[in-house]
Amino acid sequence: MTGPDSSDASDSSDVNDSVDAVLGALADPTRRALLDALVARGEASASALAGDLPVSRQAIVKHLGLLTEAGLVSSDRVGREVRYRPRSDTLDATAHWMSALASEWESRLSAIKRAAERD
Amino acid sequence: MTGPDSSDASDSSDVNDSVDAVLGALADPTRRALLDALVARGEASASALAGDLPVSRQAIVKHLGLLTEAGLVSSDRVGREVRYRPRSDTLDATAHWMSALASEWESRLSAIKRAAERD
DNA sequence: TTCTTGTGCAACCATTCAGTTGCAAGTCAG
DNA sequence: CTGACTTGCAACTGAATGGTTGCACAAGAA
Repeated sequence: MTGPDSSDASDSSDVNDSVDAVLGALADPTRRALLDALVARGEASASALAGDLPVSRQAIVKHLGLLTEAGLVSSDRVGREVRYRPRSDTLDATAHWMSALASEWESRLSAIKRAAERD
Repeated sequence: MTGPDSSDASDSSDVNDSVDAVLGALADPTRRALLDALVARGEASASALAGDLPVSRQAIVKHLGLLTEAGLVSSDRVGREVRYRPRSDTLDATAHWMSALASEWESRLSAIKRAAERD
């Protein structure tokens, strides 16, 4: 368990680590397509997802491993197959982080611009 | 100009391309640190930024090229030096995109779960 | 002009990474 | 038990990438 006790944006050690993984995972187009397929199905095995994308099952498994480590999907095994399921909360948390970062940029930049104009 | 006319989540050709570049740019820790340094300065040249990070100036230039292509920084040349400046709007647009994606996931997943429970 | 500083270009190296194939092992149905 | 199907592990290849060094060129300062 990653334990994403989201509260405010004061801590940057745990969050930054998670953000790193999420951004890295989301940066790959194949991985985004895979997530798309998984969201469309709601729940699916690696073999089933391999039928949706033009890559081998092993590639899918690797991507799912990365996505799991990033907290974007969760898996649990049913019988002989492993069901993967997307996690929207991690994506939501990352979206919040990015939005907060954008706000911080804006405030800092406007402050700098204001200081420059006063000079 | 990329023309990021953000409205809803129905278009996926222009936006997805921009998002791909932004996520790819933000995925690298060095690049994020570079952006951090640039935001702290508000405006800086590649050589100045090279003093902030433990990498060579050439690496900085490469990163700035990527960030420029992603729309996260803009540059304009002053005399013999090139001033780089962060663009908060692109980051903000990407944050919005990600937030919308998270919402879409949630709604689709809850719909699927509801359908499964009714069955 | 001469010196210094900053940029631009290019070659090069090492690592990471996406993707493949092959094979062993577990699990359900007949 | 036997056969069909799915996961898991490992080795390998090719391309992308982060980073370096070296050198040539432009622009301000002495």
